[in-house]
Amino acid sequence: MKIPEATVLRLSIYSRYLKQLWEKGVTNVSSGEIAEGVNGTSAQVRKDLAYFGEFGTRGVGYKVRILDKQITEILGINNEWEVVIVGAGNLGSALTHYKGFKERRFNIQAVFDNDENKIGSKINDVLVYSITDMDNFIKENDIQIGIVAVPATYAQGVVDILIKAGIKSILNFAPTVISVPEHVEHRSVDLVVNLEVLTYNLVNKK
Amino acid sequence: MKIPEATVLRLSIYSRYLKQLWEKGVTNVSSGEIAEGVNGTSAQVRKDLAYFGEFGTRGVGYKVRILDKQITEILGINNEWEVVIVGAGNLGSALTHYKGFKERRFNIQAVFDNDENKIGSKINDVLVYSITDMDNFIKENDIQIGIVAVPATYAQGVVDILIKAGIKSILNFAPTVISVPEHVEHRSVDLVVNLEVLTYNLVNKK
DNA sequence: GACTGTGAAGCCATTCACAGCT
DNA sequence: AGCTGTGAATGGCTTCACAGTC
Repeated sequence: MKIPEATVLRLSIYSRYLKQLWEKGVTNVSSGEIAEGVNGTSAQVRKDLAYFGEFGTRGVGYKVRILDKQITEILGINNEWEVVIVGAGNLGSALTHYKGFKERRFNIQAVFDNDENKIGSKINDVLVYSITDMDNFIKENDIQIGIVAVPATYAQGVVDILIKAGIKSILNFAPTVISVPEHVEHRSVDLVVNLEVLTYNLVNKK
Repeated sequence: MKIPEATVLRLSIYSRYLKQLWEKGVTNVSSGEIAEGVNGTSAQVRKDLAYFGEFGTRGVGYKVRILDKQITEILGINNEWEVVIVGAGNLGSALTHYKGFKERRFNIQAVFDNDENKIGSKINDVLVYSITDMDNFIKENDIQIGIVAVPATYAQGVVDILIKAGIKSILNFAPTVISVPEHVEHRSVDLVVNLEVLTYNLVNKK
C-alpha cells in the first residue's frame, strides 16, 4: 500500500514523543493524547498507525513502549545506520557534533573535505578524510547514508561521487537542487527556502 | 485565493534558479527549462506562477530578470529582514556563519545564549548577548524573525520569550514540537526526522 | 463510557489537455 | 510552430462519523 510521506514524517515525531512519555513514566496513551503532544488530531494519529496494523486496544488506547517499538521498526531504526558527512565547514562540523543523530543510532563514521588543513584532524572524535578517499571508505565500511554539507557549487560533484560509491540515501543541505538516479533516495533541507516561506506568510499575512 | 504551501516553497527555488540563469547571461526562459533546472514539470511551474499573475508571453516564455523580480516581491524578500538566532552552540554558530542568509538579505542582528563564557564574544561579527537581554533587543531593534537553535528541553521556553517580545515568525531547529499562538508563523526543520524518512524508504524500498 | 479502526466524504494539490496569443 | 494560461480531471491526504471492542 502507498503510504503518504507526511505519515512517515509524523511517525518519526510520534516516536520521539512516545520516548519522552516513557521516560516520564507514562505507560499508556490514547490517540488524543498523542495528538495533543505533537499538535495533530486524534483521527490523524489513528489513521497514520492504521496503515501499518492494529497497535491499540479499543476502548483503552496504546501501550507506550510497545507502540514505540512498532514505529521504530516501521521506520527502520531498530538497527543502526552508518553515515558520512561531506563538508567540514561550519555546517558539517555542527552536524558532526549534533547529539540527536547518535541518540537515534545514526553513526557518523567519517567526515570528508578537500581542505588540507582540516584533513587528519578530528571533529567530535570523528576523523576528517580527504574527499579523494571517500569512494573507498564508503565501499569498505558499507556506508548507507551520505549527508552533503558543502557549498552549492560543489554539491552535485559530491553527490556524483557518493552515488558512484554506492551510497543508498543522501540528505542534502546545500542550497541547490541535486540530481540523483531513481534508485537513490534523497531529501533536501533548505534553510533559505524555509525562511522565505516565513516571509511570504508574513507579507501575505495569511 | 488560497495558495498551496508547496507552491510557495517552489517559488523560492525558482527564484534561486533564475538568479543563477541571469548570472550565466540567460535572459529568456520557458517553463520547461525552469522545470528542468529544478526537477519539476512545466505545467507545475506555469500553475505556480499563474496563482499570482501573468508573467510570461505566450509563444515566447518569461524574461528571467523580470520574473525573478516578481517572485522576489511575492515572497516578500524585496526588502530586508531582521533576524536573531537563539543558541550559540554548534548549530547556532553554523547558522550565524551561513552565507546564504545574507545573500538573500536576511540580516542576523544578534545571537543569544545563557552561557556566561559565550556572552560578549562575537560569532562572524555578530555579538552574543545574554538571553535575559533578548526581550529588550527584539523590541528595540524591531526584529521580525527568530531562529531557535537550542536543545529540545529549552526550546519552548525560548519560544515563549520570543513571542512575548513580539516576534512575528519562528524557525525552529530544536528536535521537538513547539507551541505558538495563531498569529505567530512558525516552521520546524527537524534533522532527525529527515534522516528517518530516508531509512523508512530504504527499509521499505519504495 | 471510552477509545480504536476504518469506509466514506471532503478538501487540496498536481497533472492533463487545449484554447489563446505571438 | 512554440509556449503560456487555465478549466477540468485526476490523484492523494485529511477529516468525519460511526461500527466495533474492551
